[in-house]
Amino acid sequence: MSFDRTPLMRRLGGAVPEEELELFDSLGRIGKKYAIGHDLGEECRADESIMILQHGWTMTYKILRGGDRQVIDVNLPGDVLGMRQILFNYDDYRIEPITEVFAQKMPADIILRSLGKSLEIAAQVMWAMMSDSAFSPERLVSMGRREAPKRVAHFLLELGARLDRVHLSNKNGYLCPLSQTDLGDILGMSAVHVNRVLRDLRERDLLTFRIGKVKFHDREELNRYAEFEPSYMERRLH
Amino acid sequence: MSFDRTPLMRRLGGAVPEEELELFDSLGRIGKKYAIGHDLGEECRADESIMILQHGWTMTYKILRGGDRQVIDVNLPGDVLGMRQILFNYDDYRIEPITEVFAQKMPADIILRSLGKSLEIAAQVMWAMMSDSAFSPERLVSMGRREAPKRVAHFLLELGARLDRVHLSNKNGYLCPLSQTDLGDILGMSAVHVNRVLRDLRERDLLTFRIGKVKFHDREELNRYAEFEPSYMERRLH
DNA sequence: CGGGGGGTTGATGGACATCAACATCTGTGG
DNA sequence: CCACAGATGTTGATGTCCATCAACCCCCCG
Repeated sequence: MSFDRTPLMRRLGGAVPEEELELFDSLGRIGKKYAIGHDLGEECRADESIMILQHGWTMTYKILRGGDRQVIDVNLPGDVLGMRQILFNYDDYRIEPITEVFAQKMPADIILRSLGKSLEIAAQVMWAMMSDSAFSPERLVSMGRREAPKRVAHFLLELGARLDRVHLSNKNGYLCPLSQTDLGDILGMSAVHVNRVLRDLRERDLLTFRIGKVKFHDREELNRYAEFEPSYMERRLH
Repeated sequence: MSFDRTPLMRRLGGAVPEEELELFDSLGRIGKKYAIGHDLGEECRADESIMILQHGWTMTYKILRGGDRQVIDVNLPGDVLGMRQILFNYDDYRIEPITEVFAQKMPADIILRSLGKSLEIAAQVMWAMMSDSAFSPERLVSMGRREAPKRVAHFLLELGARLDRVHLSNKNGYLCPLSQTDLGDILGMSAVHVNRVLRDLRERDLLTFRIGKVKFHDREELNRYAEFEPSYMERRLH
């Protein structure tokens, strides 16, 4: 895999015939910068297009009546954004950059048409879209049945695995722009408790979360502790 | 819409050209019965096929190390099952009938190929697959940021809306084979607390949940109380 | 008749939220 | 260059929502 490729290509790479990959990727080479505060979902909805994140992170979230925020999805380079906003009426969901972001936009019907181009591409695109974290049932398992420390550990491991697919992570950790407040709104807990849980995990020498940096001390032990089984993120079918 | 149609056709009906609908639906007319205890997901995984539920309900769930169960998804007539099992390595997820179930099975590549048949079908199939409840971000919102009574109310309203799409619900309620224990494992709470919450909702004259039957007393008030906004389940894009 | 699944209610405890005070660090404008 | 405000992080005290444990109910079915 050469490195002038976009993150999406790095994710799709491998099984797809070379020309088709090039074709598909070339559809939206032209990208644009977006600043913190801009709602990417609104833009997708407005002109029925999707976006492919090239650089930077975004979060998809909803604000409840009482002011609480729930993050649905953390979007990483290579992720496909906006498909939900186009297919459904999610008016009150925002997709907002955490850092400055670079993304390419393309009309939704190009994606939908490309599904017909080849069976392989169809499977790949479906896979890319479904594998975004909101679609990961493990989030539901965590929220429903894992206590806070395991929930945090599991999520950070999952993020690591997702970043790994686009070569933005290594075995010891990764750069992570999330605040403790963000973490709380992702995992359904208060920022204060996130803080205590992180201290706990640090003192038990499992992982360190600090100023945009996640560091794993004992990954094996961590996997066991959080019941993290990375295999569920891998592709089957060919 | 005529009534000799399958639930999936009732969901897809409307925008799709008639011949294409017939063609698509005829692909898997042959169905089969499945009893409680049978793992449909295992069967899908084994021969790389998906299933379309025609009659009865199933649940997709995972058992954790400590024995806790988390239900990922309640599957209703018209839902597409098994796509996740085929695309990913979800070994430890089971799809099990709640009642006796009738489902049609079809090879996954027929579905994937059908995506190319027409833009409309592609959009429809994507929509059908993504709109299964595990893909509904509102579940995450509930688990993360709604207290138990609203969580229960919201879920039961959502179920009603989903059943409505296949004409299995009316304004006052619907038949529902779930136990209180199931409800707890769906929403991440103990069966005991589910019981108390249901009593509370009943005494406040909002809804009644009893022996396989859900009855709404004041749907408007309930929508407001649970912050349920049914529009997010509707299709956009044509 | 006995056993098992589901439901109901009370008592107790724990995990986590909330409130509050304070420390750091950042960028911004005077 | 300093002052200041705002975002983020840290820690303690207090309270509450909900889990857990336990006893008992009904009903169905073998």
